[in-house]
Parts: sequence; C-alpha cells; structure tokens
Amino acid sequence: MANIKDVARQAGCGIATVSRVINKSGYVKEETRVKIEKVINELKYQPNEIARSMTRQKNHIIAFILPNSKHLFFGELLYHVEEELFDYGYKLMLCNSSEQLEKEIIYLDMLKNNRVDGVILLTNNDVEKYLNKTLPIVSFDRWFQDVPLVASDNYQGGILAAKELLDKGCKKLMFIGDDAQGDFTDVITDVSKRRLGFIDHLKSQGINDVINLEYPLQNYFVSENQFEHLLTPYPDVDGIFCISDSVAYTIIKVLKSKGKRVPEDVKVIGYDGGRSFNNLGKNITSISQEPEIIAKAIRKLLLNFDVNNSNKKIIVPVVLKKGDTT
Amino acid sequence: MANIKDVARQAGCGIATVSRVINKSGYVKEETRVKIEKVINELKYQPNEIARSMTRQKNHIIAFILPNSKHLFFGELLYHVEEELFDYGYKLMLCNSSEQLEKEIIYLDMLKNNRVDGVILLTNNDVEKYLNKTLPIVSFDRWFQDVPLVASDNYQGGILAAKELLDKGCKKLMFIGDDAQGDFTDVITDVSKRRLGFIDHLKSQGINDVINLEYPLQNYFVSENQFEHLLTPYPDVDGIFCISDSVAYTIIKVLKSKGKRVPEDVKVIGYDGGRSFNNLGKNITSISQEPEIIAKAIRKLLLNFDVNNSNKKIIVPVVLKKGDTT
DNA sequence: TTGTAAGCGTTATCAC
DNA sequence: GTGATAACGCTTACAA
Repeated sequence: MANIKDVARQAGCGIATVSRVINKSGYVKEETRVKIEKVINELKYQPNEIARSMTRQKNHIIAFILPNSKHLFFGELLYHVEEELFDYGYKLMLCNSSEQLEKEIIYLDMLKNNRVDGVILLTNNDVEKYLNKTLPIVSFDRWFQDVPLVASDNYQGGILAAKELLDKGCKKLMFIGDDAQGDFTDVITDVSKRRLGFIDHLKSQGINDVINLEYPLQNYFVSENQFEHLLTPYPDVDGIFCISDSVAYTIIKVLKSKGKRVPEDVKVIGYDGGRSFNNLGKNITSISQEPEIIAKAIRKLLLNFDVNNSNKKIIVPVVLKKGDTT
Repeated sequence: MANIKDVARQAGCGIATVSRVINKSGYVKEETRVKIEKVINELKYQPNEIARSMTRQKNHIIAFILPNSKHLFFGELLYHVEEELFDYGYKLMLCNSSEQLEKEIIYLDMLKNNRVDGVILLTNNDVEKYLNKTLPIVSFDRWFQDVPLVASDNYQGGILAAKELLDKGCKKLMFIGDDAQGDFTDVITDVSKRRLGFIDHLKSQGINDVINLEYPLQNYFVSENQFEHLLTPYPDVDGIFCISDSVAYTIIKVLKSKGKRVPEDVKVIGYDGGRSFNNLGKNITSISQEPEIIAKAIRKLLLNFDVNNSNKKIIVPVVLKKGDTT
C-alpha cells in the first residue's frame, strides 16, 4: 500500500507538500497540487488513519457504553447515534456492559488507552469515580457530576401518563419501576422523574394515594413471577404507569394471568414509544421519546465538548402515543 | 499521561526492557521486572494503544457492517458478537449500512485505511468487487467468492418448516420471501436455501404445487399493503412459511385483516426464533437460529483467518420453536 | 511556496 | 539480560 513518501517521490516533491494537499492546509501552488493529485490517483494512495491518529493522539472514534443492543430502544438509539456520528466523520465503537459495573470500568480504562475522541454513557451503575474528566463524556438519562446530560423530558412524560389515566377514568393508580429512588442505589437517574411527574400531577388533582412501587435494578429483564408478587396486594388498581414498555408488557401478561382485562379492567401505560411491543396483539399506550432526536443531541454535546462547561443538559420532548391499553 | 520513556527513566533502564515487561516477551531479570512494575504502578502507566497499533499496523478492532441494529435479530447478533470479541481482546466498530451499497463501499474503504483487524459483513448487496482480499472478512448468510461464510442451516430450516405444516394438516402451502432468487439481484444468499429446503421436502412428499412468492429486497421493512396484494390471488392457502419472523408478523396481520384466523384457518411459520414477536398476543412458530452460536462461529473464522483457506464455512444448527401460529 | 526534520509512543532488531 | 536505535506513516514547525 502506497504511503505518503511514495507519493512525494513520484511527484518529485517533499512529503510536507503532499500532506498539505491531502489536508487542504497551507499554501500549495496550483501546478504542484494538480501534479500531486494525479500521483495520488495513480498510486491509489489513501492516508493511513493510524498514523494520523498517532500525531493527533485521537482516533476519530466515539465509544458508546450501553447495557446491550438487544432491547429495541437501545438498538434504535445505537442506530441513530451511529448514523449521526458517521455524518460528522466519526466512527462508533460498541461497548456492551451487560449492566455490569466491572465491565464498564474495564471499558472506561481501555477507551482512555485507545484515545477515543469521546464516550457516550448509558448506565445505572455508579461509575462516577471512574470517569476520566479529561475525556469528553455525555451521559444519557443518568446524572453524574460535571458530565453533560441528554434525557427525554421524563417529568413531562409522567404528567402525560397521569393525565391520560385520569382522562380514561382510572381511580386507583400505581407507578412501578426500577428507577433507582435511593432505596437500591445512589445514582441519580433522570428517569426517576417519570415517577415524580406522575405523582406530582396526581397530587395537583387531589389524588394522594398513588401506589408507588419500586423493585431493584435487574439488567432490564424482569420476570412475571416478580411482578405477580408485587401486584398481589393491590387487586383494586385500575391504572398503571410503568417505567418502560418492557415492564408494561410484562405487567399486562401478569394482569391477564390474574384474569384482568386490559384496558377494560386495568389501563396500562409504558415508556419508550411502544414500538417494541406493537406486535401480534395490542399496541401499548406509551410515552414516546425519539431516538433520532436524542442521537442528535448527544452528538451535539459530545462534539462541542468543553471542559469548562460540562454541566450542559439537553432535554428532548416526549408525547403520549395512544395504543390499545388505555 | 506517563509514557514508556518516563517509566524507563524512573526505573533507570531502557525502554526496550520496559516493553519486554509490559508484553511479557523476552528475558528480564526478576529484579528489574519487579522494579519496573513498581514504577508502572506509581506512574499509573498504561501503554498507548495508538502507538501499539502504529507498529502492528493493526488496531485490534473488528468492524461489523450490517443493515441496522434496530431489528431484534441484528441487535442480538451484535450483542453476542461484541461479547465474543471482547473475550478475545478485540473491540467492535459498528457500521450501519442501512442496506445501501454506497455506504458499504465507503465503509469498506474507510476500514482499510483504519487498519482494522477484520470485517464482518452482513449484506444483500453485491459488494464482491469492493472486497479487499488482504483484509480478513467473514460473511454471514451471503456467499461471496473466497470469503469465509457463517450461516444457519437454512436448508434444514426449510425442511423443518415443511414438516411442521404437513404435521398440522396443511394442504395448500406457500413460501414467501425476499431471498434474492436471481430475479432481483445477483448475490447468492444462503438464506434462499430456506425456500429450497421447504420446496424440496414437500416435493419428496409428493407435493408439487407450492406457491412460491418472491418480492424485491426492501431494507427489511415491508408494508402490509404490499403483502395484501401478494396474497390476494391465493385465498385457499392454509400454510405459509415466511423468510423471517418480521415477514411472518406482517403476514399474520394481513391475514387477520382478511378475516382469516391464525392458526385455525392458516398456519404461519417464521424464521429467526420468534423472540422479536412474542409479545402481547401470540408467539410465532419459528425456525430458531442462536445468535450466540453464530457469534462464536464468526469469531472463530475471523480470528483464525487464513488467505489460503478462505472458503471455509460454518453452518450452525436450527430447531423449530413451536409457538401459537401453527 | 516548498522541503527538512522533529516529534507522536510503541515494538523489534541487534549489538554488547 | 539489556539498551540504543531504527522503523511505523503521518503532521507541523521552522528554515529556506
């Protein structure tokens, strides 16, 4: 494979001039430029990106640390993030953490040694003390000290869900989620505002007896058994707002197994847009966040990263998408 | 950030010795080794991977070119491939092609310049002439000249589907897919063996009037309208084998809209394992391929790549997973 | 406007 | 066992 020296030799000039041509930097006489471009084509020369990274000490790669790519919302987000970065000349390195703190730590370390240009972080773990403050990092949905944040308007999502359930005449309401309200972890997740918005709005309407359920973080996979157990004490609930579509889906199955009809007996709302579960049966009514818009926000924060202004936030809007479960 | 020179200076030795210690290569006196390791810890030294890549002219990164990460099966495959590579010390670069040949070509070029260690290719496009034969490549489900292949046992999958439909008493059978049988593309996809296995088995049972439908490649997203149109001429079909779960799902919706009951009136089988569509309603009966096993096969072929033996194949087994649609 | 040369941080060769 | 030193292929002063 031809290198910059070959081009210089063939074109009868110095390598610096070739470099100037490739990078369109500095002055080059039109005549030499043409000559060099000709040689570049003949030799099919293309600059070695590793060598370029060597001088920059950056490799134009952005790493995305996330639990997995198996859940639809993550897969979607991943897709749009990659597209967005591609448009800006960056490549994406995928780092599945499987929600394990240890793996996140290993990755964070590795990424530093690899001199990636930045990291996107999506986690429920308390990685705060492992974050290298020199490396540009953007977090999604979880708040860390001095780390820029992108989140959907979780609070508003909670309000929208509350309104919908009230509209549909629900009397006995419940919130259920693993959104890390201090009982089980110290990480501050923006996601917990779904719960807050929900409860606050109901309070504002004079409803104070919301059943407020929390269960431990579970790597996003929850069993029916677990929910069965949680729901049993509340047979008269008729409206449930779930932290995610995935939870809503499981809850609906549990309700069915208990002989409840959805939405006739109990109305259920999820979060994420319902796209993952609009399949053979019902569509879930869901608070929808747009992965494409989130991806753009992340890219914006990451590529304009500034150490002195690292507490920026972008909150992306949400809407209620009516399905068949309310 | 400390570099190898700092360590050498601090330890009072040459950088070559430090290098030997880091890489556990060559002889180093126990005493010096201990001394150097001590300094490494003190300075929190970690080798710069870009510099390492510079000498190797390889960066320990494997790229995965695939249509997208939004479809569950792709998301799953991606997840397991990343895990598998991680275990072997490689990182994964995600390259969404959105099924566009142009984007695949750009990526192939880019990856060459980035000196990735290898590429995993999942495409329906005819990229054959853009494949750099010096770069280790493994293809999934599509056959290219001199490119190692991993595929599920598509032919066997077809047979299993045929058997199941016959077992369940179907009389009028149909195959439907975009599996590139020459009418619309030149790429040879292993996937088309699903069709072959299905039809061959039925023939062996004396059934020769299988309705054999093909439609153009569609970036994996197909509309109900399209299928509605395709199915209309065949109102008496009572057993359909679909190229994928995604297609099966849409077909089922179309059948329902036509007033057919599944599985009472028509039985439907998908391909991929049914995991994507086991949601609020029925589970799809499906031929299941295990992404985890596929990931291992890909890793094996890729990391043991040998130019002189580039026509290796690994066929991974499939099973029929009974759902509610047959 | 152009060329020389000094990095960038490793690994690997080759004397000692 | 160990240490100079030459690659690896580029960018970027600095000099001309």
